[in-house]
Amino acid sequence: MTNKIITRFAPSPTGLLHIGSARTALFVYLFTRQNNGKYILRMEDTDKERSKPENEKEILESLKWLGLEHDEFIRQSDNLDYHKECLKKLIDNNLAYFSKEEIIKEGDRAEVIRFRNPGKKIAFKDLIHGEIVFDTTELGDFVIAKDLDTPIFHLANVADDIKSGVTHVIRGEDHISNTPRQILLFEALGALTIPIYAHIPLILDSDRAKLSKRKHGAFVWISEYRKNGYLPEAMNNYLALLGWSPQAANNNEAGTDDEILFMEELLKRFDISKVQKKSAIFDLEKLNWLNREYIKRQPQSEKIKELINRCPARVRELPLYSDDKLSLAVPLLVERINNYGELSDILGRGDFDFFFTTPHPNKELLRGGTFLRQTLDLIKETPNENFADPEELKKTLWGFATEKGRGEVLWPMRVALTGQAKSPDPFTVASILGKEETIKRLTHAEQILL
RNA sequence: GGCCCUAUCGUCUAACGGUUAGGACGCCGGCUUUUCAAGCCGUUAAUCCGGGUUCGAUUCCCGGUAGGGUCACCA
Repeated sequence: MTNKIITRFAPSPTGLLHIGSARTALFVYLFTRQNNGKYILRMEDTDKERSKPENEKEILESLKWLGLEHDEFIRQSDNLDYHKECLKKLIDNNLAYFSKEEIIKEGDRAEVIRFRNPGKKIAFKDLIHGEIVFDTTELGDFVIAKDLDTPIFHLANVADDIKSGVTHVIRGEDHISNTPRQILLFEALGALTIPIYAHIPLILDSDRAKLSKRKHGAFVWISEYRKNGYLPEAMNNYLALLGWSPQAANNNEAGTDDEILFMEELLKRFDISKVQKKSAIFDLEKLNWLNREYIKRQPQSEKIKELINRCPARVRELPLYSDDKLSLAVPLLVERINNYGELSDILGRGDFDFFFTTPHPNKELLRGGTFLRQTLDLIKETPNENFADPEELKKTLWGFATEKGRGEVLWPMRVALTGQAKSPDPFTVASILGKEETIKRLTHAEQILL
């Protein structure tokens, strides 16, 4: 016998990967890797009607995206023979029995298999909650299978854990009340050891209700964050912070106030026994903040790639569009977004069209443009190479602008270049546009004022 | 309703029984900036209530209240 730690994450392909489940998966992953254990991903697909292969695919993809790689993959349905064996054993030992039933709803069977509940007190230690005691008498003889070939949740779940030698069951708190009857089954099946439990609190919405699809749309599924251009690292980081804190020194020196923690750091600092007992409210603002921090830390080339991929066709068709020019605008765009999905919004809205098409600023917005002429002259005298760097460009005009009043000089210049009341600064814009286009636009603005 | 779990700023959270109750996000304010965004600095804000135990409770115990979970031939 080994004492290797074996864990499992057991999603059901009746739905996609919920944000709360993803956090559970993350905690399972962290705990297992910290202990050099084996992490089994088990698809709980015994509900044939509601399990969908496309859901399974999506769950797998989401987990992969998050980087939570498993060591072993099984489907609950692969263990059907073993489930049957367990059921027979229980029946042979008079620990379960076929029971005649009243048909209450559609799909009910006239006969099911019930567990003969010994009706006793069950106590178990939970890594997060401490000792929990239940009196199982009130549970009665619960159903464990529809027939020998159709086990349901409790039986299948316990049988699989026994078969895989699972040592630690880490799952959502909604399973806490399932635990006593599952322990009863472990005992009835003669399991050598019963796993150690850790029940992770739930994730709630701002109304303290369970994060539900009905109220929050697709934003309860991990795949949606992926689609919207959140980074998996940010997602993991945020999920880890929800219910656990790096401030809690797991022994003495692992504590830190720093909340931006890559997987490597999480692995070093995470401590499952320090996970909060209380359910946490999901806070998109903080996720957004973290995501921005992670975007900032990405290499420029990654940002450019995302940007080019997400640039709407309409923008690509603008007369002055080029991938190179879009790349130059990356820093400007990236500081305005929480996630890459917003990039398409910003570009789609036309906020940055001025880079790719000549604007026609209205007279009003140009505010008289008193110094446009002189600005234009200074621009014309500026050597081409100064346009490569906004700071250099700024030097050539700053003195003049300061002398005449910065607002007086710079506002009309910026409007001439962008046509907008709000935009990035004129030097950065001019630098991206280049000398020729800058001159063209300033000249154009002058004509408008005439 | 029964059973179970939980309770520190708006939110996420820290605090061997002794701290001016700390940090982060957001909010608000200021600085910087021609505008916007970003950046920098700062402010505001919490121990659910009532009893114990103790020299001393955020911390331990009990009760209340509130919130959540669960009571399927789903998982």
